[in-house]
Amino acid sequence: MSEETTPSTPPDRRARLREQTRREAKDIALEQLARTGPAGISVNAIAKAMGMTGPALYRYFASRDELLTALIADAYTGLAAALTRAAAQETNGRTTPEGVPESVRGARLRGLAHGWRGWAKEHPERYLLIYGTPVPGYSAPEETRTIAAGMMRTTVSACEGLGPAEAAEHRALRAWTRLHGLVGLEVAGHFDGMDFDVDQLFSDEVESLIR
Amino acid sequence: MSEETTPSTPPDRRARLREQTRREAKDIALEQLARTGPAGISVNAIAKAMGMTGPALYRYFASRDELLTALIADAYTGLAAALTRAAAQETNGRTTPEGVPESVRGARLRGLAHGWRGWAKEHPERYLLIYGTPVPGYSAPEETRTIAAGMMRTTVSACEGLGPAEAAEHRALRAWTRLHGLVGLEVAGHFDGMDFDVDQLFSDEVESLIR
DNA sequence: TGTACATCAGTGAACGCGCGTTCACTGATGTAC
DNA sequence: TGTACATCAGTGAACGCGCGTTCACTGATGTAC
Repeated sequence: MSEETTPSTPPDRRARLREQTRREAKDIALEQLARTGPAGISVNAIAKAMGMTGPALYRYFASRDELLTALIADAYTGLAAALTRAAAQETNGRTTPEGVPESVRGARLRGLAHGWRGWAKEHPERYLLIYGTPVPGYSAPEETRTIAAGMMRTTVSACEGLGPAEAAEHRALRAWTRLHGLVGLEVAGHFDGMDFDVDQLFSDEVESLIR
Repeated sequence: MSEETTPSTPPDRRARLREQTRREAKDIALEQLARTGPAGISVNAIAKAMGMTGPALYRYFASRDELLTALIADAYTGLAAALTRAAAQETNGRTTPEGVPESVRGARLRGLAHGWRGWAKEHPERYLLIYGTPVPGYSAPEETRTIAAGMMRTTVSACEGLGPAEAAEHRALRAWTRLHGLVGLEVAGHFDGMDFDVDQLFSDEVESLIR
């Protein structure tokens, strides 16, 4: 997890190495995903990129499917973590267009929104793994459903106390669809070659959610 | 195109049959796409489903890539056509929530919006072919860029005269992202198992674009 | 500290499979006189 | 209308390839006494 806290009871050693190797494999899988698309994720190719032979990877993943599932689950936890973090620390020191200092109205939602977009742009393949074309046959392992629900709760709570008389749930749904609308198109490259200010459009959308 | 207008000069005959076969192949490819994902689109499998052998398809498509490109181009033209049609005939006889008769304010944009969602739900694979995870290596044939630009123009013109003092272009961009946000999530199945009224949310979003 | 045994990581050969694509071919359909 | 020739649609065999996965194996690492 972090530094060498204790030399740690030896039994963990191997487990830790295992986890490291799994991580490496998944990272390479993500690169492959970015370069060749979901179809191009191949056990043999990943192994080769790690400098080992194909069958070796079967010590770490039961099958190609398990690998893919792990990738998806990771993407969900990653995004969820980014959201809670972002919502918690708000938009660190930024100010609203009107000059009003943060941590007043909608600060948490603003933070969440920028966290969302930031994470998506940092990990486009991961984002598309969640919100792109669904891989047929993968009906989202229970785990992801749970995480997705958690993200929804985070969003709802970031929406609380915003509107008068309007349910936070409704606002949260709107936030979800509007954020994804912009971010999804951006990440998939649909804005490429169009000349308009994406940042500006995004800010406007975010403010539209608070107003 | 339509009925037996004339027995038509024989030279076309073959060309027409060819076009029919191409169509059939593409339709089957779309089914395969829906069932097994973009990776599952296989020349051999398509041919088999049509009752012929693999190599026969090479009379109709130079390669698997050309087939895929044709599929994408078709999707774009399909959506573009649906949009212009929908924007033109507005939302046929519907009334706004406030009971104001259509073909007044925002009727064309409302029409376009419902056309958008309608087409997407009717052809989810096609929609995801355009707006889902980009197939790496396919940097959108020039044709699609042109069609995309056309769709944008349709949207802009449906936005004209709506806001005071706000550029129609800006409104159109917002329409694009908001519509895709909702429709993209819906088509990818992210609303499954959540209980809220999608139609309602969509209507709200559409009205938000006009107001 | 040293030895004996169990656990694990990684190899290399092998499997069956479906893929995209080529090629030489047979038959049917259309064209020219 | 009949014959001779060109065009095209579709077949079947064959290619090389990379895939996921299994299996029996070697060698290193850790554990127990």
